[in-house]
Amino acid sequence: MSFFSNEIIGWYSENGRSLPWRETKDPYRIWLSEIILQQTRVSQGLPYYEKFIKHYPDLNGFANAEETDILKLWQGLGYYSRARNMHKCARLVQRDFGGFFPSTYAQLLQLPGIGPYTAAAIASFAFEESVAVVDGNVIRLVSRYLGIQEPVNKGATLRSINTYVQEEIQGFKPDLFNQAIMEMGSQICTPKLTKCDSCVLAMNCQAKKEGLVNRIPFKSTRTKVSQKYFNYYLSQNQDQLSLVHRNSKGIWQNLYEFPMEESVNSKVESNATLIGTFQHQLSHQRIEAKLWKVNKIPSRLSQNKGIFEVALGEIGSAYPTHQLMNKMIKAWQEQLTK
DNA sequence: GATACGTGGTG
DNA sequence: TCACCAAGTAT
Repeated sequence: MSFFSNEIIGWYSENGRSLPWRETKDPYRIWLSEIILQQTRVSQGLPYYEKFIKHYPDLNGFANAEETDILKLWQGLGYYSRARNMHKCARLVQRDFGGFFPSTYAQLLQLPGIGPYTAAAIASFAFEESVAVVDGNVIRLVSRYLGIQEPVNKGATLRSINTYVQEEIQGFKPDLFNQAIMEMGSQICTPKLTKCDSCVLAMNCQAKKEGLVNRIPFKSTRTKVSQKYFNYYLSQNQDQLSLVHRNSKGIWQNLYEFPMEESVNSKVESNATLIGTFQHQLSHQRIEAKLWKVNKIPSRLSQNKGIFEVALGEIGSAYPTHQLMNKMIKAWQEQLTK
């Protein structure tokens, strides 16, 4: 009888939140929710989940859509490779599996955008395979419970956590166990303001015993953010705006934006009017963007051949754009109306 | 194994 | 203002 597993499942049965993807066994819906929730809070992802289900209630509709339509719905969520990989994945499942997701962890792991966590989530939630999920919640909760002081962003530490939960899940309903351990991590064993007072594991928690709850999980230093300078050029003829498709590797791949040129330092243009300067913070870059109003897009831009014209309304309805673009358009529109 | 990849919320 | 982080994956 495992204290750990019995306690978390007992707690979850009483305290688990009701969320739409917990009310279904449909692999498509579970897959959709799991991709959306990667590195994303429930409150941020929930509206997107509802939106996608409304537009694409099943895998076939999703697979038959164009990638740009998927990206348009995804707009604003970030980590856009998730949307691109989902589209690849949907078409692959449609083509190679007759529109039905494969049912095992090993097969799911082969699909685009599905890594160890998501494969375990779909296999356990949709198909009752006894494979434990290891996400940020699990890492935090288990490292505290066991008092692991080694960096959790190390392979060896991760493997020991995985070994522990894979043993604990044995003999329990895998979907229940996995939901329970993640819910405990997100609602009780939180990163800050940890709710140890209402934790059913507290009496056996090593971090609590040693007063290390606020020190664990320990992470070795992360990479620092780089500063970048983007210059965007806004050219308007009649109601038509110049736009380009980002084909390059790197951020915002396959999204649309105004013609742009990067500079080494903050730029000063002489033949353009500055509409505004915008700070955009990413996890790994800090971008200072300047939006310049010009009569004609400078011919020196490398992307020159890819420029096309489109009405503002069309951008809003059909062209996926990143949040910096949305920010710039909004500021420009507000200037025009005053 | 380290790094790139978004966005918005929190203390 | 700023560091940290939220149901990770690909390369």
